[in-house]
Amino acid sequence: MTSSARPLRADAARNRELLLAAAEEEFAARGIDASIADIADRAGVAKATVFSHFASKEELIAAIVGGHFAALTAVARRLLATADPEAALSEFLTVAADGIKQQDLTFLRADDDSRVTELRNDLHVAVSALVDRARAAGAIRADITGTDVFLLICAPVHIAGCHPNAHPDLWRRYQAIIFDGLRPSGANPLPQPPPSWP
Amino acid sequence: MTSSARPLRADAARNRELLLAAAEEEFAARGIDASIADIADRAGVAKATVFSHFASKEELIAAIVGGHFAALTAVARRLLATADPEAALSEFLTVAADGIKQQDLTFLRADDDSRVTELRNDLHVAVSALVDRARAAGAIRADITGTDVFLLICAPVHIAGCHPNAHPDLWRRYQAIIFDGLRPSGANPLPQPPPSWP
DNA sequence: GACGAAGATGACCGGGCGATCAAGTTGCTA
DNA sequence: TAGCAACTTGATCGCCCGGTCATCTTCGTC
Repeated sequence: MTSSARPLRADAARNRELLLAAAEEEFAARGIDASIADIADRAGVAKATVFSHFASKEELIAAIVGGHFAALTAVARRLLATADPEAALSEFLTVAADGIKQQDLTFLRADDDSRVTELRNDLHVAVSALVDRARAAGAIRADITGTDVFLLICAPVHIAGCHPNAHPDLWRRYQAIIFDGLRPSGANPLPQPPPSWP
Repeated sequence: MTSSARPLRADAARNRELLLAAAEEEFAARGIDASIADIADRAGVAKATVFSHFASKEELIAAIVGGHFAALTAVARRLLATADPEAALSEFLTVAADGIKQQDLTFLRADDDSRVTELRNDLHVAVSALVDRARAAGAIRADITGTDVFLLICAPVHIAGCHPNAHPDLWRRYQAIIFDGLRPSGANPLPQPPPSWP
């Protein structure tokens, strides 16, 4: 991801990937409070190794979140080149939700100033383009902005997560409901103006 | 709330209310990880006093969450007696979101078996009644259940919370969008069946 | 106003956490 | 294959948290 100046040694590069994967799984399972010790155990390395790759826990989280942002941005840009604007937006929201299903990690911790903010802004731009195109095609109502959709990305997963015994695909139901709310047909005026960004 | 056998001493009752209020504020400000020490400080009592009123942190949280559930249930029941079914449902969602604006505390920690589960089920029943009436009146689409709306309660606040500099009333915008998605006009078939409860 | 019980308090404990560091090990290069 | 830098590691630190307890204070009652 980050093409740093010096190439990483072979074992170090392998451990770094192992750590990122383990951290992703552990954060998905235990939430943001997953301990560095557990992550190191899962990766099969010592705890101190984690801190030799990431200066702090926050930096580790930033690396994961940044990766998510970058991956989603790539998806959005690819979909921008497809034919059907409505299908493209719908597909993006589906891919995003499916990827985020693990944890809301993605959005909550993005407020600390860093490279992550830039990656988040990149995603915001890409999503806005997708939304502008869908709006121009009449697929979504006129008063919906890219920022609106950006904020709505993780809503379906969160909603389904409120259910104590949710089916793994329940979020698709709420995504469909929200998407219906975004469509022009039967749209009522909104009580609040669209949010600015950021 | 809990009409226990022995009446509380005057100072104890006052401290209990002080503690509940302080805990609510502290949890709202710092999230579920707010410390007992900070709560005690805010209430102006010693840390040990907290544990003389609530056996554990979980029990304190349960008391707060239970209070929210009970209050919302009362609101739902009252609205069930009003004239307009659509306005009643809309009003309920507004009141609920406005009250929850502080923290999602309400739903996340309700899975531990206790009296809270019962209060949550009471709320579920009351909301379902409100939804059934709105559906019968044609205000919402036929494939939406009480459980759906129950899960959707805290969505608007969560969505607005993803914005780094959100206007305090931004959640109203997303509530309106979601409510439009619940309306019969322009409804598309849902990809997933409604969830059972619980 | 005196007395007993209900309650409040500060000191304290055990544990888990993020983070550090000197010492040991391993991969790369010449 | 020798040597060095890059990397890993176990031990350890300081901190904060939830929770406990003996002791002291305060409320309610006669």
